[in-house]
Amino acid sequence: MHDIKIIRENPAAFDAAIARRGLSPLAESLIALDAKRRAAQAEFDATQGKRNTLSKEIGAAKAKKDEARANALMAEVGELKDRLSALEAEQKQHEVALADALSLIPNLPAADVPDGLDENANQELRRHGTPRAFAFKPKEHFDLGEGLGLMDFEAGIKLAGARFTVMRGQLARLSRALGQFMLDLHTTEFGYSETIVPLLVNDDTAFGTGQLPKFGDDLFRTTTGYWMIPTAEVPLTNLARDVIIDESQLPWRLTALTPCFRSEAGAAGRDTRGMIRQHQFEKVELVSITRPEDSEAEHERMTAAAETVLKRLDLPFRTMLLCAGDMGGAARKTYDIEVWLPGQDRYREISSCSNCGDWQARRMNARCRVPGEKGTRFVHTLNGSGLAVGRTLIAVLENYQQEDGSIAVPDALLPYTGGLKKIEKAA
RNA sequence: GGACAGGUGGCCGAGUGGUUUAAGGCAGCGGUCUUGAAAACCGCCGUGCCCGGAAGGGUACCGUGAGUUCGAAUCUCACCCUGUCCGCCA
Repeated sequence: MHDIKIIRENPAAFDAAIARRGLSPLAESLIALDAKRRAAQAEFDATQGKRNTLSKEIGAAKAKKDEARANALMAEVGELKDRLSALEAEQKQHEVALADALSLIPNLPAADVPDGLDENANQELRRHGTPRAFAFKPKEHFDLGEGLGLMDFEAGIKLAGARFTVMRGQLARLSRALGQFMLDLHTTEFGYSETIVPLLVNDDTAFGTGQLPKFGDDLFRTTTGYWMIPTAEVPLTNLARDVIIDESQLPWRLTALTPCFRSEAGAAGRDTRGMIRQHQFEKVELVSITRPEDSEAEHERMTAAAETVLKRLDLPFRTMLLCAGDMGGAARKTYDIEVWLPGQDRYREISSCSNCGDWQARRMNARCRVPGEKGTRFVHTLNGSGLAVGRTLIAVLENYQQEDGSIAVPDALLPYTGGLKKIEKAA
C-alpha cells in the first residue's frame, strides 16, 4: 500500500519506480482520484459541521422550552439531510476507489535493485561451497526417493491428487530432522522466537501481507471462508497488525515451522515430476519487524541466517539479488538463495528473503513509536525462508547420494536422526 | 451447537437520546517545592483524514456494518469477538 501524499509530492518518481516493474504510469489517475476524494471530504465536513452546530442549538432551545425556535431549526436541518447522506456516500465512494487502486500497486523497488523484467536480469552476489564431483551420474531426488521405497507419488495422487506426495520411514524422519535443526539454529543462534500460528487465516490477515485482493487464486480457501496459509509469513507478520509497538521492543524476530499450501494456479506443467513444486510443503519461516532505519541491516542479517542453514548442512549455494521485475509484489528488495542440485545439474531456489519496507505495514496499520514522543511511524517488515524444508530434503538427497542409491546423513543432522548415519532401501 | 452476560482511550472504569468538548482513577510527560528523591499540588497526556504558511480550525472513530432521529457511546437489526454454564470433542 502506498502513501498518496508521497505520490502527490513526486508523481514522476513514483511512475519511474513502477515502470521498473513493467507498469504503466498511474500517478496522474491516482492524484485525480485523490483530488475528488479530498473535495468530497471538504464538502462533507463543512455540511456535517453545520448540522452539528444546528443540532446543538436545537438541544439548547429545547432545554429552554423554546419550542418555536426548536421547530424552526429542525426544519432547517431537515433540509440538509438528503444532501448530507449523498455527500457521505460520495466521500466514501471516492475513498474506497482510491484505497482499492492503491492496494493493487506493488512495492517500489529499492534504488540498488537492478533493472530487468525477469529472472535473466538477476545478479549473482556470491557462491558458497563447491559442487561435489561424482564418480557416477547423480540421480534426481524422485529417482532416489522411489528407489529407496520411501517417496510415494502414487499414494499422494490416490489420497489427494497431483502435486501431493507421501513420504515414509527414515525419509519422513529426515524431513522432521531438517525442520527441527533449522528451528533450533534460528532460535538459539539468531534470536528468533519460536511461534505456533494458525494455518487458516481471515481476509484481513491475507490482505495485510498482500495475498489479497490480487492473488486469492493462488491460495486454497475453506468453504467457511478461511484462507490456508501459503507461508507462515502471513500469520507471523500480521501479529503486528493494528499494533503500535514501543521502539524499544523492536526488532521482533519470529520463526515458525508450518505446512504451506499453494494452489499453484499459474504453474500448470512446471516441475510436475517430483517434489519441487507441491500443493503442500513444510517451511521454516523467518519474520522480522523493525524500525524503518534498521530494515536494510536486518535484511542482510536474515539472509545470513538462512545461508547458515546451508553452510551447516554443507550444501553448495549461490545468493542472487533479484531484479525489479522478478520480485514479489510486497518486496522492495529480495535475495534468493539457490541450492545446488547435482541431479538437475543446476541451482534451484530454496529461500527468498525480502525487505518489504513499509508496504505491508501500511496495509496492516503496523506502527511503532518512541514512548513519550509525539506521533507514530510505520514499521518495516521482512520475511525469509529459513529454509523450505521440502526443497532442503531434495538437496540433501541429491548432494549426499551414494552410488548404491543410499543417502548419507549430514553431520549436522545426526543429533536429530537419533544417530542414523545412512538412509538405505527399506528391507 | 444451546443459554446467559459482556465489548468505552495504553490500562481500569462511569456514562440508557441534547454543555459528553467521553467523568473519574492508574500509568506516562512537564512544572512548583526539595541538596536530591518521595509525597503533595498544578498543567499536559488517543488515532486518522480535510483546510491552513503557521497559529489554529473542521470532521470521523466507544467491537464491525447497516438503520431510526434535527441530534446516537446511549435506541433497532445483522454480524464478529470475549467470558460463564451446558453439550460435544483431540
